[in-house]
Amino acid sequence: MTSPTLSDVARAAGVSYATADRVINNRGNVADKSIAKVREAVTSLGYVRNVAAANLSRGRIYRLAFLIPRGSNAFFNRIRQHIDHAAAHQASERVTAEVIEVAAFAVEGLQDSILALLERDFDGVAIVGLQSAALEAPLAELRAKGVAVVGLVSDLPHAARAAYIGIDNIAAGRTAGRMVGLAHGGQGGQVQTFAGSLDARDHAERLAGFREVLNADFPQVTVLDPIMTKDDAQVLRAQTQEVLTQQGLTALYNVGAGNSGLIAALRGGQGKRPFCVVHELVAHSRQALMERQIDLVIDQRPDVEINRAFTVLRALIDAKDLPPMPELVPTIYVRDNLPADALTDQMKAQDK
Amino acid sequence: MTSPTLSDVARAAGVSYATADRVINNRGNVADKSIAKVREAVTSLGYVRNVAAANLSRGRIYRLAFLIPRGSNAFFNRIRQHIDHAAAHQASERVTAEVIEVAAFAVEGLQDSILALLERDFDGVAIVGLQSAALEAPLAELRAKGVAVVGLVSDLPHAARAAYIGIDNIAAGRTAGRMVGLAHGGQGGQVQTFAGSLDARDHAERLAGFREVLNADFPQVTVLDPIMTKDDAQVLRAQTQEVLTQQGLTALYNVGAGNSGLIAALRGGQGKRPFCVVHELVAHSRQALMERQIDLVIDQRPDVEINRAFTVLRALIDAKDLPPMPELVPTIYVRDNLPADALTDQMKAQDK
DNA sequence: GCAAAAATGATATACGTCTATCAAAAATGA
DNA sequence: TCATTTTTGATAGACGTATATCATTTTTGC
Repeated sequence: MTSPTLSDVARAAGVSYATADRVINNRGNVADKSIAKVREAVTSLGYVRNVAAANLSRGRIYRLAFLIPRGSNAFFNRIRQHIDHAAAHQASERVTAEVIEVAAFAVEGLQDSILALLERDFDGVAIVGLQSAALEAPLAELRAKGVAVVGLVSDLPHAARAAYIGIDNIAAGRTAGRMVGLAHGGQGGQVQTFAGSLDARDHAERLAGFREVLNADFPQVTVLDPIMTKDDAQVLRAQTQEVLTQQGLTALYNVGAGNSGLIAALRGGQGKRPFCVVHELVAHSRQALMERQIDLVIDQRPDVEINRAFTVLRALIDAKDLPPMPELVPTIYVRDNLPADALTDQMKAQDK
Repeated sequence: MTSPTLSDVARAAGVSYATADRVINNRGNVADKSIAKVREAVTSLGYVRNVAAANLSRGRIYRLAFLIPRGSNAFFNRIRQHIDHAAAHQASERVTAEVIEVAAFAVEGLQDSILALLERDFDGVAIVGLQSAALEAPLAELRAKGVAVVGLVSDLPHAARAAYIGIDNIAAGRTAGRMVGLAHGGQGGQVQTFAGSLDARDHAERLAGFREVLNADFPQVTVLDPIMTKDDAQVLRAQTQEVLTQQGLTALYNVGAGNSGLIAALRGGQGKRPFCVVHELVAHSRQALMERQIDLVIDQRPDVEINRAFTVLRALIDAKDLPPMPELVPTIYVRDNLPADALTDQMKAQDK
């Protein structure tokens, strides 16, 4: 009934514990014949290393760092909350996670923060990245030190990280496009788009995906060039108000942040409003969905992303393969399939 | 740098290891004063029990069972795959999961299977349930033995289980309704619905949610009474073919299974087809989405559900609180936000 | 102030793996 | 065959917790 130990394996293979251990942890200096015998015993007994014992013995701890843009952006606040929450629950497995705030979207700031990591003893790092060659050298140094590096939400240069944990932003834009197209029910229309900046790769990708689908599958719907907002709620509010006076506008799509401004403008509007799609489910977008100021939220499920980041980093550090995890996919929320937790998160945040 | 042990706590609290242990594992017979001292030391040192060491010492193993309907239903095949996959990856944490197949949707069969569980030594059981009072007695016996019981995908009588792991089917129906409504773009229309049987609670709930939203928010869209299909692909195929000849039909919604028949009928059709929504992303619904025979799939993410089932059962067995987990929410798939894994699962299944 | 009860301390063993050490045996090469 | 190298065996301590035992100290009630 009880599972076999390495001693059982050694006995079954007819070798000493020491030899079995040499095989299991491939320490070398073992005859091929012995290796074969041990391997055989492992499979026939169904031996699986007890990681609890192994970690205990090794004294393994996982010191993780998360590099997250500074600022009061609702989305990254949510990310930070999830990191703390996940870390608290993994403390009993000797996992610590430190959130390090970096200047938002600035290559030099990020570069400095990465260099600063070299002075610290981290085992793994998740970075909200930028596509800049300037990051390659410091990241290479980090990895040379044996630190596991993954990109989070926004990718790093490919060669510089072991994995990217985030959604495919082209797919996210395509999804938004599909929904806007469908909502036209075969009729024509005009969509006003908004973006923070097209230098932001994710914004550009979303917009490209959005256009792709509408041009190909809903040619009767015109996509207007994006209004640039710098993700500033004030700008969005003003621009939305202006745009709402236009004739023939059937939909709005904001690929970036600053939605509270967009929502405020919509709340003030009268008559039939255009079909509205935004990104990221946070307190205000959730509320706007409930109150019918907007129709759809495309969310990247930061909670799932954070869980995944922890799991991937630990797997990288242990050099083992990945356990089953939910796929990361742009998630479509309407007012009818909202998760319960965002509400409670919100209430918790208010309590503090 | 290294985390404090219980010995450290004892020293800091000025008590012996034995007393600290008595407090931590509340074994009783400890003076309030000592309890306070230990608690204080715990918080001031930030002591967290090392579960690796604890589990090792306890020799804890988790013997889990999953009661899943027998048959070659694509959805439950997918569930079974995910269970095996998850179990394989948790073997190193002394978790074993056995899938026990039961007669599909038969109360007596399920009852017998639950009684059979009593003879076995399981620590936790996840059951694809039915709402029947006849299950209450055997489940009460199971729980009296100290077995953790959760409902999976389809709930058990409330008092008989510790948790339900599955989506809210009313929300799922509402979500489908919202999407169908949106797709009409303000125009009128008629939706033909299909259901396996209204005795199946999930089917009835989905249909009710669907109606709710369309009646309230899209009154210009008429919901036709459901055609009963027994979840049989043959029936669905025939009925769909017939229905497609009707004038004025703008949408189809199947709350149940048997979608391969529906898809086959649509594939044969010509001209503009109605807007089509089905449940559960499996090989054929995925393909139909790609090939544009259908527009939307509402999925309950069985992979997430299975992960959650494992986590919840382990937490129940350990009597500790739940770690962070993604919420279960009806997920909307269009052809643009499909996850990658369904494809690879499919290919893997073909390899075998 | 005394007996009984309650609380505490000291300590030992076990869980399964990792790591290291030293001696002994077997294989290899000339 | 002998010296050298390679492989094997035996064993012991450490990781942090759980659990148990027994002796000792402190508290309680009267």
